Amino acid sequence: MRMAQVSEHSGVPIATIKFYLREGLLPRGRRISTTQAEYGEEHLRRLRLIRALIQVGRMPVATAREVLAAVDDESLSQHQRLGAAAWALPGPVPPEQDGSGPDETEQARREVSALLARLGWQAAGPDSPPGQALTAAVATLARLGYPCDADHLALCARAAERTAEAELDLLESFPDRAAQVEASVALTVLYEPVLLSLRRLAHVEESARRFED
Amino acid sequence: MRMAQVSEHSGVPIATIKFYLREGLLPRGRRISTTQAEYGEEHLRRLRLIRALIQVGRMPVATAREVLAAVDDESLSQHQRLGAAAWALPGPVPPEQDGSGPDETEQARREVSALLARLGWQAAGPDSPPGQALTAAVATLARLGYPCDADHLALCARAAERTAEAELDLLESFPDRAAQVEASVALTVLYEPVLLSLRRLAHVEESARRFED
DNA sequence: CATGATTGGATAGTGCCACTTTCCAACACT
DNA sequence: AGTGTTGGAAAGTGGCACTATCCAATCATG
Repeated sequence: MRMAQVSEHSGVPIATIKFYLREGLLPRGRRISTTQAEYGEEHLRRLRLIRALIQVGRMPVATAREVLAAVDDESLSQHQRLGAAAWALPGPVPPEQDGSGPDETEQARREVSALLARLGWQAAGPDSPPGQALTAAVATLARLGYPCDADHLALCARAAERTAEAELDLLESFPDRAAQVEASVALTVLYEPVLLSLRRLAHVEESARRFED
Repeated sequence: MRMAQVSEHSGVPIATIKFYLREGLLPRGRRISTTQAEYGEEHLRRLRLIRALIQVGRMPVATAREVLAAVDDESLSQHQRLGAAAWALPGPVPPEQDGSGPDETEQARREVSALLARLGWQAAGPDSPPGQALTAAVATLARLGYPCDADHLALCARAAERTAEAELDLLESFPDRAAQVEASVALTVLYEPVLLSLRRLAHVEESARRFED
């Protein structure tokens, strides 16, 4: 398959494909001659994954490159590769430090620590990327004056636990480890808008029940 | 309070505050003289809300303006004002239409319709902004070859339902309707990183249980 | 009261970043 | 032979969230 065909099948402009090649997101095709290269199905899948990471996951190109590198790195453990997106995606959201006032971040870190202990989660501490992201989010809530109820958090965490099990089950249904890794990254990113939309819909529904005539 | 004080207390640069004033996100202060204006607590809170929407919620300035307009619009019903963020936030993610192949969007729309019917949700149809967002997300999943299990979706939806109840309870604990509306918008946006982080952590945890050692 | 600092506001500029455009030499097709 | 296409490199574009500069009016201080 030539680059033009890749573009046609994926809907991604040729110039953008060249850009991804240059940035190291998409591996080069097998060179046929000085001016031609051959691309296969795996390039198409990788291209769709790139688009998912960047457009749906709003991931910066540099971050996507790291995630894809982890996906391709066979020297990593399966666990590390599966977690690539989880570890790379929560770009350190600038904590918006307020010069004065109490340090909400420190308080939030303690709450997160307590929550993880209570849940019995040990694989990722409060200083892992997703743990830091959670801490930052809780701190932001506190800074705006909305305390984060620990019980409510635990409830949501349990729900997340159950959906994580279901998703891991789905992952294990894939034949080879490479496909599992790719699916893990894709599902991590692509399910987020699904879950957020469901939450919004649930809000609207519940609000209608309570406030609509 | 002068603008400099607002900047100091919020940590937002004066130039940025001026930008928000210009863009109509932050109401002008009460004019004291030709060159001075007085700002109050409500400006501080609004400023924090703006930052939350833009930086945490990654909302474009224009969208934030719409959300805040709905928040301030007392002619709307409480239900409509509470839903402002839910309706405005899912900016129409370009469906990344692939020229060829089956129309996954249409299929996704049917699935979403069926899901809403099964859940008994009637307040927001598949063509409401959050419904469209859900449809687009499901279609993207399908396009990448990851079918979206209806049972799994329903499970997540039930979980979302329960957390929505808890959050509405929290909202109703606020004294006046204006505070409720503001809290609704803030919580809608600020809880998202919390929930996504929890999901990531749950993934890491479950993956560690299955694949570590 | 003189004078320098500060204020709110208008205008134009900056930096980042995901692409896009342009150009080119080497092919492939007819 | 001639026309179109290919992959690649380099420079350009557009959008957007700020940010720097100016300005005239006003405030604060000696």
